[in-house]
Amino acid sequence: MPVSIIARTLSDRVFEIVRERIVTGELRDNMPIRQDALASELGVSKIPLREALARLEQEGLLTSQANRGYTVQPMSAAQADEIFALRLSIEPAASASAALAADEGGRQAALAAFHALDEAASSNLAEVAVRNRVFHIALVRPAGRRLTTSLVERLGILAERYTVAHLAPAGRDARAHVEHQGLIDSWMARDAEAHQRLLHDHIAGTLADLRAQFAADAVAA
Amino acid sequence: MPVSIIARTLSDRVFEIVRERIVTGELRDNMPIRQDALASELGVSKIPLREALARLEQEGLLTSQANRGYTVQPMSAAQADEIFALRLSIEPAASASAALAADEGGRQAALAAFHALDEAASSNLAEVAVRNRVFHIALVRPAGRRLTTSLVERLGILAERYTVAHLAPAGRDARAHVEHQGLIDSWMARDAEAHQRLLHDHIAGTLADLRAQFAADAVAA
DNA sequence: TGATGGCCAATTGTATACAATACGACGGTG
DNA sequence: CACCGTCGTATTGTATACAATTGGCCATCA
Repeated sequence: MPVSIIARTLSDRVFEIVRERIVTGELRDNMPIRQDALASELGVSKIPLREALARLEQEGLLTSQANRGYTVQPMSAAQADEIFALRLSIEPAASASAALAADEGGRQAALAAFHALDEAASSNLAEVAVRNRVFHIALVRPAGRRLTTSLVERLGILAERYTVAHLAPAGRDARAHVEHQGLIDSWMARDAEAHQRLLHDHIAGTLADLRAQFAADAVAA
Repeated sequence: MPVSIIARTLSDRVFEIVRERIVTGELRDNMPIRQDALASELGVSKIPLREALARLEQEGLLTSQANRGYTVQPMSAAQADEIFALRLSIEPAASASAALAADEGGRQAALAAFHALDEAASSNLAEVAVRNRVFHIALVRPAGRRLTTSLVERLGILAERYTVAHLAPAGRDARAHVEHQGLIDSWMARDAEAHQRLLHDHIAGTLADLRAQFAADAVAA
């Protein structure tokens, strides 16, 4: 939206591609990144790839050790707890504030994001996850707080791995739909207090589901 | 502390050097980064420099536009507000939690960081700023929440520019010393509630000072 | 047999060289 | 005289080529 004509660098595109591969689990935990192989697979050289990897490390999705390269940061119940605790600290208040501050464009964008999420085929989990993230961000962006918005986005990306991995078999579509409906309704009605409470409960509920799933996985393993 | 023998890459060192230059104001707002010039000045090639710049953009200290390079993200009262609002949302609770969870090593590290800050020559503002950041992080790290700790560190780095630029002429040493003393005392006493309140007030106070200074600057300009 | 030290392949990290893009000056044209 | 297109230089972005570090394998030796 800032620029109509998009001029993006190779590094940018590689960044998003690799990020999606991590988030969807295509690149699994602790898997080392073979730079030459990945670069040639993507049809680029190592330099833009390495710039993308450096950014992804800063985002918290990769870890690097000098001369030993990058590995995918492993998932853990502890990290999931942290991510969702941070989201609880930030997102409800930010989203509620945005509900009050949103102009017409922001409100339409939020509605559009909601409908896009609504129409996503529940079979395509990766697509649902992306649109879910976009929806949550659309609720925060109209506050005009750029840093807060980008932080919420970052946390959403980190969270996505966990929701994709652990909520996949649960079939929680129905409840999620109801909750999202409540979120958009209260937000559009500019009922900041109700929205903040609903969003808090929504995030906390997801975290509770994740914890249960983690516990089940631990038992199964 | 994780590794005794430090094997770091050029990109890592350049990252910190450039970060310090931004934080201390040596690289001013909106100043474009001439990659070739900076690289040769640092005695490295463009590749490690560019990896460092990519990371710094992810950290929020730089902005990039394709084929037009990197520029220093300008400071603004709005961004300062955001940074400190986020710190208020996260740091007091995290620090209080760490006070309860800290083991002996963590407690000694916090004390050491406090004394280091205490002994920093108040004339060397950059040194004070760094040690102040290290102190605040030392209060959070013992909670064992890695992501939260790194986020607090990031926000601290972003905040540092503003404190360096705007609190420099104020001579607030005495009050800061008293507040830090209170912070470390309550933290060491594991009085989580008091510590949380003190840290909240400390951050809020700094923000108030910054706002006043910003307003004064705006009038003067 | 078990440990130790040195070669070798594989992989990462960096420098040099090249292509692509953007900004500014100049001259032409209405 | 204002405007527009074109060229030239400066700067960024990328590919190729090279150096440095790691980890494994095997021979050697106590």
